[in-house]
Amino acid sequence: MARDEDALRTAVEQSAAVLIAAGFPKMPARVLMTLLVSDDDGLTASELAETLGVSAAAISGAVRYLQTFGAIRRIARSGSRRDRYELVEDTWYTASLKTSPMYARLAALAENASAAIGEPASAAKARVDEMARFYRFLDARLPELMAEWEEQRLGR
Amino acid sequence: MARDEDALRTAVEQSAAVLIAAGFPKMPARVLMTLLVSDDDGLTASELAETLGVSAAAISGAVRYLQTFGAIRRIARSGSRRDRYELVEDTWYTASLKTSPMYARLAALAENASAAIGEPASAAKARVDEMARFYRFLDARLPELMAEWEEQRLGR
DNA sequence: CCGACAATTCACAAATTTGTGAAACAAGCG
DNA sequence: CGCTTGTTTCACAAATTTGTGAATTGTCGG
Repeated sequence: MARDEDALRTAVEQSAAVLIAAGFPKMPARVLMTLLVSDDDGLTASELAETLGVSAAAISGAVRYLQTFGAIRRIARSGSRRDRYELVEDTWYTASLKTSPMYARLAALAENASAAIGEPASAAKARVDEMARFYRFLDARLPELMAEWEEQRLGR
Repeated sequence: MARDEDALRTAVEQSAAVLIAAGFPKMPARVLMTLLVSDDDGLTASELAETLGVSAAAISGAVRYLQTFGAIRRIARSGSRRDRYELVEDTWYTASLKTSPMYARLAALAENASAAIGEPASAAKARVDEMARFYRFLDARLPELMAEWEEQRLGR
């Protein structure tokens, strides 16, 4: 049973489109999905460029972006400048939920806002307080959820 | 204890900035945060325009966007064309996690990709399968998490 | 009905993002 | 060492997104 490259390209582009719609930058999304379905040992920058039909410069920018949050890793292959890039385990998808300084930050900002409102009985304060509680909740529960995933992943 | 409007504006803009960084469109984010800290009964389009220092057209676009996923609601006030907009309970922040056709979609695409790879022993297939499992996991667990939040929210 | 004003729409402009090509840089290999 | 080739950087161009002003639509109050 051979690889159906056409179907793969389609799946890659569609998956990338979903990520992009969710706010993920375009080229990094395409690179990520391409690496996901790539054969072992990752791909070189030029292979990525050719597969995606874009310039080497675009690849350079995308891999830099992806490396900054540890989604991919550069593998220096002995005796060649053709470094290969490969996905770092499951980091890329868990990172979006695991690494969430965002939630703590929103909670803190909401708490500031609550204090600035003063007026204890106001509906505004109630709303803001609830937002704060919600993000505190996420900040606490998401790491737990990811731990649960990790457990399920390993025990397979 | 009066409202500290300056501190509120700061918190509003900073919170909006966090949402924007997460891929949320700019003006909707600002409108959302402004409504969050607003006094009761919501705000009119022109109040929003004035507070944010933007045109009526920009507000029109932003509220349309926000209404499409039920984050805000338009309240027709009797005997006036000055409709007011207000937040719909906690919808806006839960929606991002609750309404997640995105996760099911990514899972399905990954499953397609897995089939297209064929080759049962390949690392590529293992990676793609794991991605599929991960998004299936989220698709199942996030609604549960949101239910837990709802419970906690009400029992307060 | 008509006058007034709120809200939406539309075409365009401003701003931002994104990718390119060329040049600079780096590292293996003769 | 210096040639060759892969990668990065940079200035610029293309494309997309975002907001504006003017015109349009709708509706409340007289």
